[in-house]
Amino acid sequence: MDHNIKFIAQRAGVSPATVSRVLNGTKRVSAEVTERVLREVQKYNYRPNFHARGLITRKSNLIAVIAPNVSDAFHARIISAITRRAAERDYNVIVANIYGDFQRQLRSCALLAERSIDGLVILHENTEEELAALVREVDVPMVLASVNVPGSLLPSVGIDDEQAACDAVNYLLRIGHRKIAGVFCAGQTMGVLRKAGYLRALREAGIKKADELIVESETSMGFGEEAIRALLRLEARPTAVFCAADELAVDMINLLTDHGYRVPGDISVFGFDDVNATQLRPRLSTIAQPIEAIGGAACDLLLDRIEGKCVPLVKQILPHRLTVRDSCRAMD
Amino acid sequence: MDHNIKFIAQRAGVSPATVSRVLNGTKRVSAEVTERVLREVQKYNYRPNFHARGLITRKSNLIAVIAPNVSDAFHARIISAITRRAAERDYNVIVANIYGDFQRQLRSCALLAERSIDGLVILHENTEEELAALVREVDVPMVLASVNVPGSLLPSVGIDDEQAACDAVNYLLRIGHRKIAGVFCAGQTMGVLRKAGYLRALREAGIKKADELIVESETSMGFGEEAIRALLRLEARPTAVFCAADELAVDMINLLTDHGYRVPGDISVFGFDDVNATQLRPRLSTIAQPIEAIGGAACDLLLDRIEGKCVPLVKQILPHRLTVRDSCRAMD
DNA sequence: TATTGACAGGAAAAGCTTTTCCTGTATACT
DNA sequence: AGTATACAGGAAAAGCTTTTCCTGTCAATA
Repeated sequence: MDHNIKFIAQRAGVSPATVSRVLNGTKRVSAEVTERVLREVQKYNYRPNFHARGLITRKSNLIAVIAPNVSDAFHARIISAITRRAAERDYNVIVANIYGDFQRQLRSCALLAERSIDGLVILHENTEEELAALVREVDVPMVLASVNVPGSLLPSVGIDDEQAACDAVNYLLRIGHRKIAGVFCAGQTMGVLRKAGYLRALREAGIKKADELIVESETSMGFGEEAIRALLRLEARPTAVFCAADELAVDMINLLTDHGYRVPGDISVFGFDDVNATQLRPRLSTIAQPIEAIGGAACDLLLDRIEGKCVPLVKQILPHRLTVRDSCRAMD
Repeated sequence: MDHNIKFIAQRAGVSPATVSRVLNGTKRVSAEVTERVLREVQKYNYRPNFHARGLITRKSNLIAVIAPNVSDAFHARIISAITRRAAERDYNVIVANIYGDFQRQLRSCALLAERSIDGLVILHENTEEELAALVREVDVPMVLASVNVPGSLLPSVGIDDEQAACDAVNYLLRIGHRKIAGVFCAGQTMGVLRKAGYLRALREAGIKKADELIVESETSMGFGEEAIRALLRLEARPTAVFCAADELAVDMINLLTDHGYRVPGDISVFGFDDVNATQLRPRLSTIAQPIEAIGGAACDLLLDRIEGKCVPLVKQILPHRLTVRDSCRAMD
């Protein structure tokens, strides 16, 4: 059942080298011999042994992607895009879930390194030192996707988070809002950037920063309900809330409706990412990230580097899109 | 930078065989020698070459999971669970997205076969013939997770879909509903089973089948809006709708609210799967699948088979849970 | 004391492919 | 006609680990 190249070579009356050349197209082989070899290959459904090949070519055509959590919508879609692109270029993708645990990440990477992957896509925001440890552990080409690590020299693909947040808030300003609260994920560069964009938009509109309108959630999902209550207790209640992630926006809308507020009737809510948006009522206005494009571009960038193509572009910024739906109303 | 076992052996003053034995614990080695070897291993951050090892052991510690779509919530969570369990047992997971395209699936599997994976978890519902083709293409242990292929002899893990659907409809009956519509995914065994459960519950309650209350959606996501309109135009309008998937339930609720109906005020909606449920308002009553348990069990089953442990249990049925939230109201 | 057994460790083969170097033939050119 | 060249194909090495078989030593038992 399990034949090797020598067997096929014998059956076709040629040397193993010739079989290899036919299968890899690495050198001209006469049409007649080629046909003879291919016939035997098909007949026995022969496929070269992965390990023997890898041993000599030092390639596995396997890349890995490290994600904080494979099952959240955003990352699941990026991974899906990476997988698709990779398959088109004859690569397979190993996923590693790390649940935000750096120790687990290192262990995962050791594991991955042992599997001798050709490259790594990182979807998980690491500190510069963590990234350095990673590079030390597994010495392969790496690409960051939708992750900002300021000091890092690794190539990356993503959007301009600050500008996008700024665009979102500018939109809210344009339709007449003045008291705009902001909800952000604390402890992540991405959150910091989006907050910076929010602040810049307000500053450029001549509105001075109001700390009581800013909420920082501890984790990326969910935030303190008390923070929201405090927001609503303010005498100068905000008329709109910019949420730095759709998950935050969904929680926000639910909390607001649970408290008897109407969205967008009483309060407008703006999201970020464009996941979940269509299932929700009201349909969420949000910053649409080109998720599939990010995944595809990250994959291409990585594979180009693996295959030694020169890759001039280091930080790739893809365009976001301000997507207006039903969750924000114009002030009159 | 890239050392091999011979180098480490020289540094430690032993033979390659001894280094191998120390690292694999495959034979007793004296404490002194062990320490000497480990010191060199750490010093040079040595890790055995994956391919050389695989070439001789005929193992890769790589399993693959084939999913219709990695990015839908249900499969993303199963994959997450599989990945986690696999990592605990020192395996990595390759994901293959096939988007319901059997040709793509075969190609993917050829790709995977070339990578010499140790096993396969199938999340995608195949026909018996497709499964047979798969087995022919890639000859490794396989497990079905949350997929029903009636004729297949492959081990599987999942819930009792028919019973679960029956439980759901019984619940609706218990709280007083009599006109209960059903929305199902056509063309899948899972949909057929859930429909059978729906019909059984009605039959056992002495309610005769009403074809006009049954809607079959073409794809697993989304369904014809006209079908719903037809449902609502009925003079004997249903008071509850059992949807055979949460996605269907979400669409249903949105359509109903868009048409001015209240859920659950005017019409109750019941879901299946328990994904999406908490973000939604009203919070969706649904059949909760033990998704993480299914993924974990499928992984364990597969790895046990790979490692040659005897696996007596062939079809593993895990308990589902009827989860009552806010989307169904009792009839008075 | 002699023999057996246990045990630590070494030598070498096996596992399978790719690739380099080489050979021999046929063609083209001088 | 003779030489140079191109080209198809073969032989063999390289790539690195695991594992089997073997050796030599030490301890234990008769």
